[in-house]
Amino acid sequence: MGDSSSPENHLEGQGQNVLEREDERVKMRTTNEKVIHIKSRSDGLIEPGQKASKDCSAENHVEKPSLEGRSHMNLDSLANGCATRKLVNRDDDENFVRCAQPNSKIKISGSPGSPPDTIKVKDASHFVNDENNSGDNSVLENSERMYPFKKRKFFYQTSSSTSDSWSHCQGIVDSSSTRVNGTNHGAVIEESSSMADQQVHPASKGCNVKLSIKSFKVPELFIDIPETATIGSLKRTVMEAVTAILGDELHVGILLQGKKVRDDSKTLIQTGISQDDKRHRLGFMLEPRHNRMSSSYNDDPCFLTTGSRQKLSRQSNSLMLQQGSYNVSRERSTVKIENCAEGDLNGVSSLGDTSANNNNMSKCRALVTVPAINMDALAVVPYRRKSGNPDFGQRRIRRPFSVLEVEALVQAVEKLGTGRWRDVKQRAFDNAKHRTYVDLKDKWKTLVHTARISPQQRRGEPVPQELLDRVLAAHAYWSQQQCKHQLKSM
DNA sequence: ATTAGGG
DNA sequence: CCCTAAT
Repeated sequence: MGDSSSPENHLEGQGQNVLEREDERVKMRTTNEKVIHIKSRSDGLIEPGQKASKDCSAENHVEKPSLEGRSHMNLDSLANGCATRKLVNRDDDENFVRCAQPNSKIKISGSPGSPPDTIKVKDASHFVNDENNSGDNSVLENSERMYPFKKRKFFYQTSSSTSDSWSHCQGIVDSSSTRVNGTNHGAVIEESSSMADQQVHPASKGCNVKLSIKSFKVPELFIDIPETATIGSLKRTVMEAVTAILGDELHVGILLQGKKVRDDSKTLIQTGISQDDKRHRLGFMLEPRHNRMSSSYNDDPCFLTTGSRQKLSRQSNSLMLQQGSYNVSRERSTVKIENCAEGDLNGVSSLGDTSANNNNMSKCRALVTVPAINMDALAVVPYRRKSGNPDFGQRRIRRPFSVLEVEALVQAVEKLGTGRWRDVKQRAFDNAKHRTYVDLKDKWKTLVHTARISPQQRRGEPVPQELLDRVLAAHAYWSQQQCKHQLKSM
């Protein structure tokens, strides 16, 4: 029983043609995160200058555990030969949310040495890891952050740390944007660049136009809800409307001086987006993939601005951030939630019941009316629980395990086995609040699966084959143990 | 609260 | 990751 399988060889060449699906995945991520932001957002917003919630700590020591020479892993090596690795994580959950909070701003920009983290050093192996493996950056190269997808930056603000001279904030609703753009523009875009290159291919790598999208705003959101509805249901309805919009596969639309730029093959320079562009000329909008709307504004990015439009179906709605749409059309028993801020031309003045709230809300530009409404009036509503749960049961944001985390997990499991996730958690992820033992268990499950499939089929940041080998070995070993115990008890 | 698995 | 059933 002692000896496990034969020594594995380190297969080189990790499949890396994973980029294909990235696009798709990114979209999905967008959806989720969008929702999250909207929900959790407070008033502050991430400013471009916030450079990333870089983790300051970053004092990662990664020492090679003594288990390296595991050419023939056996019971002992599994159980004892490993030093303990512990992930010390200082941040807690909602990292993104934090970023959106005023205070965090200060914190984030703080000095790199301030983290109150505890760096636990144990024996020969230890390492610090902060949740979004920002620590990885300085240690491992194969982090998912390395993918050349700009998009990603929008989603993983925290990742654009180390080398980025600028960072994006996700498309969250911004509340202070108005100030920046005195006009009714919802988009706050800054661009600076040094263009000179005029290549024809969009993929050309010349000078870069740096764009910093401060926030995506949702001009209007129409909610149809009976006056007798409760605040709770309104809340939920808004949430559903929002998620319905965001939920569809979104794509980004580019607006230049109000006109939608359709030709995706044109280069920025060709399109007229260059260094000398004054901000505000460029706009972005998020829109459903399928514009199956009945009316004519289908094509017109400004449809939201046009007062002529009648009613928008949820799906037809586009979230855009350039045009400010300030309409006053409101139907009876229709609570119109205006998100445009100050510049609000309309007087979403009086409303039935929820009027009070709305007024307050009118201060918040952006669709984020949700949190506002969310105040205190929370009632039990007999609605179905779709996307907008009664409870804020938001799906947690995705947090891909970093290689460092995987290693920690593997090591813990090697020692503890696969049936003690609680202990594994405590042992290796005690400080990673966002990693629950269930998460670890799930991760192990996927790791085992990953280890079994061909490298080409793997996705995400490639996990070193060495680790995968250990996963299989440990899995095999502990599975065996489990069987034995079962047989014994029988 | 944990564990184990399916979704 | 989420959700659940069973501990």
